[in-house]
Amino acid sequence: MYWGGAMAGHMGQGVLEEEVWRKGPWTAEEDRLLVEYVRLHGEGRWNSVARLAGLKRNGKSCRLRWVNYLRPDLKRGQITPQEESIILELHARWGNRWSTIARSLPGRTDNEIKNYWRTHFKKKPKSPSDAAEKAKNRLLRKQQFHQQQQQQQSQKQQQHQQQQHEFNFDMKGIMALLDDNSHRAPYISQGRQEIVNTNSNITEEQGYLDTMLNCNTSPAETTAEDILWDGTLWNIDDVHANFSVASATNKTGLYSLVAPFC
DNA sequence: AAACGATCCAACCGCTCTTGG
DNA sequence: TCCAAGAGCGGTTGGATCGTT
Repeated sequence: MYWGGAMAGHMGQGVLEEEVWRKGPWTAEEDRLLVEYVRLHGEGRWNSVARLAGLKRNGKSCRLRWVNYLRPDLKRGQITPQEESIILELHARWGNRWSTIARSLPGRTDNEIKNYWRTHFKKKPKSPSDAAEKAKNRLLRKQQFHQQQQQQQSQKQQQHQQQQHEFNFDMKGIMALLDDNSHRAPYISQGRQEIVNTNSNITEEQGYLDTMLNCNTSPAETTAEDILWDGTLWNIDDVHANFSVASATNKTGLYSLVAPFC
């Protein structure tokens, strides 16, 4: 085995030497070693992977590299409007539970979603007009991007429609997930960092959907989300105003889904 | 063309949770 | 039951790139 020497050098118990782990950007060779190892032995036991593959990287670094970058099932490219809608909705539901959100977006990593959220929704805009303007511009750019893609893939139009269908199906699945007690999590409000009593008269689902729509919700339940949503582009009124320029998929994603609950 | 700010994204850090002995 | 190691998660950082002025 080519890693035998490295293995022997590390197998002794105790601290023979202070491990000096490599840090910083991964090289192509390191990637190759990691991919090769996982291909042969599978995921897991990351501290061993680091040693057995002959990498001077600690286990955490190896796992992170694999999960966020090397995994073959990763989906590359821009977050789609559909995915954005899902992220928004699930974040409203679960807060910063990125890994949980990521499970509803196959091929996307928690890190990716987290970065996307921080970039687009975390910061408070300087003013509401700025926010509206930026939202409009961003959505326009996105729309243009997707129009280009659709033109390039005109022959795949049917497939696109299939994707729309699948998206709607996904959303049904998500809503089903929300109904599933086994997946319930405490309703964590970012602003207050407190857990709302799940035994309150208003169910979590109702609270979630009400928050989504800014309707039929008492101030007590909306405070945290108001802080969050009022500070971003995604106050539902803004959504209504700005989505006149947004893609139809976004509209269906948000409105067709939640309208029946209002 | 240069400066500056915004955005993107890979990677690290510290903490918590899980699991096995 | 306790403890240590491994694994996973969320927060944060810093460099690269892009867009605007």
